[in-house]
Amino acid sequence: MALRGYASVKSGFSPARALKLWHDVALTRVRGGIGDLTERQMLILLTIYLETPPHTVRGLAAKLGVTKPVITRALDTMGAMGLVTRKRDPADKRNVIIQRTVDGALYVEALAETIVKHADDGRA
Amino acid sequence: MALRGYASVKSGFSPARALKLWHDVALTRVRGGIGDLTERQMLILLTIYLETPPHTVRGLAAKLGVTKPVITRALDTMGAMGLVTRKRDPADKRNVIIQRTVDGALYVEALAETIVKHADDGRA
DNA sequence: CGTATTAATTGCGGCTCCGAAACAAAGGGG
DNA sequence: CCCCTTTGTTTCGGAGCCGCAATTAATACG
Repeated sequence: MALRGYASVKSGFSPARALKLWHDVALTRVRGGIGDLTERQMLILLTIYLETPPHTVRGLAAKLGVTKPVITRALDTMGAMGLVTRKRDPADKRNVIIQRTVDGALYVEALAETIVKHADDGRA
Repeated sequence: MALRGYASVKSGFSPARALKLWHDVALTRVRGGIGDLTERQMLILLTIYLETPPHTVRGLAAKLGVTKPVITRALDTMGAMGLVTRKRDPADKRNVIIQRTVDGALYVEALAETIVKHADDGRA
């Protein structure tokens, strides 16, 4: 089979191609000076934009396995960048609801495009 | 045909799946406490392990679009982690040759496995 | 009511990173 | 041999993130 067990299994994604994808996307982001977000912050942002609302500080902290201050400060930073917004829950004013923004959606969409584009590279 | 333009084109990689992949990998790394490397550092490490040697500080800085101190410091950090090694070029002692290590190879390999594993998730 | 519990934020000390510039070491040319 | 260029490192000042612990605000409950 000469395929070494990859490329024909499920995803057609060999380790070598996976690493090249990671490298290419990182290169695009670093060269573009878009690398402002920590891996944690990126994780938080993606969770907000991928999973179904509502999102709270407590919920995100538990789901991602980090402490609450990490979430709070990440929201500060990303809020200043315009990527997310905070709102107090009217029902229970202790809770903070994290909301998406247009700029945040654009940011996430741009990341997705970068990934897809490089995932196609070197493909037939 | 009902595939919405994706999934059958080149990579079978829709934007949604690309984002989920990024999210899942980041989650694995953050939860595992392996998120020690900056995006820049990760880029440097992958370049060292993917592109053909020899690698120099100057070469990496030019290729990745960052300043030389960034490379020097990243090598300090990753050197302390045992992921790379430095050696002076015997031919031209101004140059520093960056070399791979067993631990570095294992680290990169583990990342590749994580990516491939999550790329397969949700796949048929 | 008054106290305990829960949610989120903030203060503090420590660590790392960054960019620009200064610095040391090595090579090349006249 | 001296000077200029190249390579990499270090210094300096500034900024950000982290974890832990204390704090503020709101709710639940006896």
